Amino acid sequence: MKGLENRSFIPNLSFDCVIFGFNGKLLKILILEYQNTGVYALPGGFIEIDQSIDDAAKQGVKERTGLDNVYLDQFYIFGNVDRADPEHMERILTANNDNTKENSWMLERFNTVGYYALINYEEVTPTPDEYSDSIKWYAIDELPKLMMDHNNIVEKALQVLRSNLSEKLIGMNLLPSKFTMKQLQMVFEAVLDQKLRRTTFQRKMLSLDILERHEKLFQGKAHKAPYQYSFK
Amino acid sequence: MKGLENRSFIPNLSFDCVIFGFNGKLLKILILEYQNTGVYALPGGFIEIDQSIDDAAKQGVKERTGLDNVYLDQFYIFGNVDRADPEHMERILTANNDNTKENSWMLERFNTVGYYALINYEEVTPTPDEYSDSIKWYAIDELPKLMMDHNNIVEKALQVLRSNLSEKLIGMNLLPSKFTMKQLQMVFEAVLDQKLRRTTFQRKMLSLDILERHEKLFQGKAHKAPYQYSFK
DNA sequence: GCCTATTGTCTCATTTTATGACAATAATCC
DNA sequence: GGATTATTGTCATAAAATGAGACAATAGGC
Repeated sequence: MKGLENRSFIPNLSFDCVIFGFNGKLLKILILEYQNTGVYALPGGFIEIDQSIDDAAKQGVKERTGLDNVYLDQFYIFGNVDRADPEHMERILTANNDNTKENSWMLERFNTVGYYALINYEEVTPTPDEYSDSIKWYAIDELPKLMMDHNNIVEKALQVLRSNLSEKLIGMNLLPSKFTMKQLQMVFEAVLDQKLRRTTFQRKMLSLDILERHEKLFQGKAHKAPYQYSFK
Repeated sequence: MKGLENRSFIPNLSFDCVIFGFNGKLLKILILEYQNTGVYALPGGFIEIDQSIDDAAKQGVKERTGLDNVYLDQFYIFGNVDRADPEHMERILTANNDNTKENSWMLERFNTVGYYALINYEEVTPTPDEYSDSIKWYAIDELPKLMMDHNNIVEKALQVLRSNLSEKLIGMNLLPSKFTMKQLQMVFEAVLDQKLRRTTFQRKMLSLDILERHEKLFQGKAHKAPYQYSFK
């Protein structure tokens, strides 16, 4: 929402991003808190009149994470009439001394396009925008209450991610470019929320012929060092 | 687009429906032709300011097919800037003596929410709306050139339908409530565009425990009569 | 050099899917 | 009414995928 005053946006339409990261153990998402309000929300924004929705979302992710070329997938548009929440929005605007006539369009009914992003947790420095107090990682099962229907958006994003994980083989976007088989398995386990069998998982992944094997990773541990892989 | 003049719509947002039907052999979709223009398009429309997008789409399908309670699934929002096509729209409006100042918002950039519907071909009487000359079934591989990016929307709808067909078991929505195993197989073959093995298909469908078996269907043919099934 | 935890790879059992075989049957033809 | 024909429901066997465990090969600790 940077520089709102100088730009012209498509009315009644926004986007919201569920940005997934994996810290080695847990699946997390980025949640921001609006200044002086205690309101938690997904990072999102508006679409400029001459900007594609995808570009707007890309830009939003970049502003919040500093990352370019992120795996980003549009998964649903939330278009119920009752998802508008002018009270919350008014609190946010008032807290920023922006509750002006020119900004009153933000209090109208909004449809929002849901995106999910998969990023490499290690490469990210979450950056609050001018409206936000903080932007932080939250484990997927320890989310605060979010504004409007954002909890619902997260739920749907997670469903889509789960069903796409094996089909589209996108799990590696949550990892550094080189990773071990164990790391990959832990990503699958975190996303699907179930334990997988090591040998079966390994055989399956190798049989798909999508991984390239690299040198071993010596972790300084008292056991055999695992190979590293990258996505072909 | 009935009664445009008396309603207030969300700007820059529309919906378009890919309405699938199955005539016993081929997968078809409903395409309309605007009056006096030679322009072919998907049935679509706009969203009223106090109407959910789903409801708008439902209403659109009902106006075109007369059917209520249709299987309808939102699958994507097309949000590129270059998908606007003011020339085509102007031709349509001019042909209807509607190219007025009040309607000039229709010439702006539009994002469109894509829906696909699955309906029972036999129950439908396609009805043109006030802007359309005709609305007709076209086999999926014999579509005319459609306006804007509508061919692209159809392509994407077909992809989503294919990937959802087995997963969500929605194929029966293209059939009457009672159908034979052979009919069901032909739906799958038409959608997936590939031959399936009879015995494997039958065993799979029965093992899913989603079908209820009814009385046999005597077609007056010189062979064993097949059972009829319905979706549980 | 022995111990420990983890990894890569086999083996064998189990389940699922592919492919073909075959008897049952509804109408037609003599 | 009995032989004929096309299709259906179901079974039998082969092939492929997956589950579950065994085991030898390490990398570093002691």
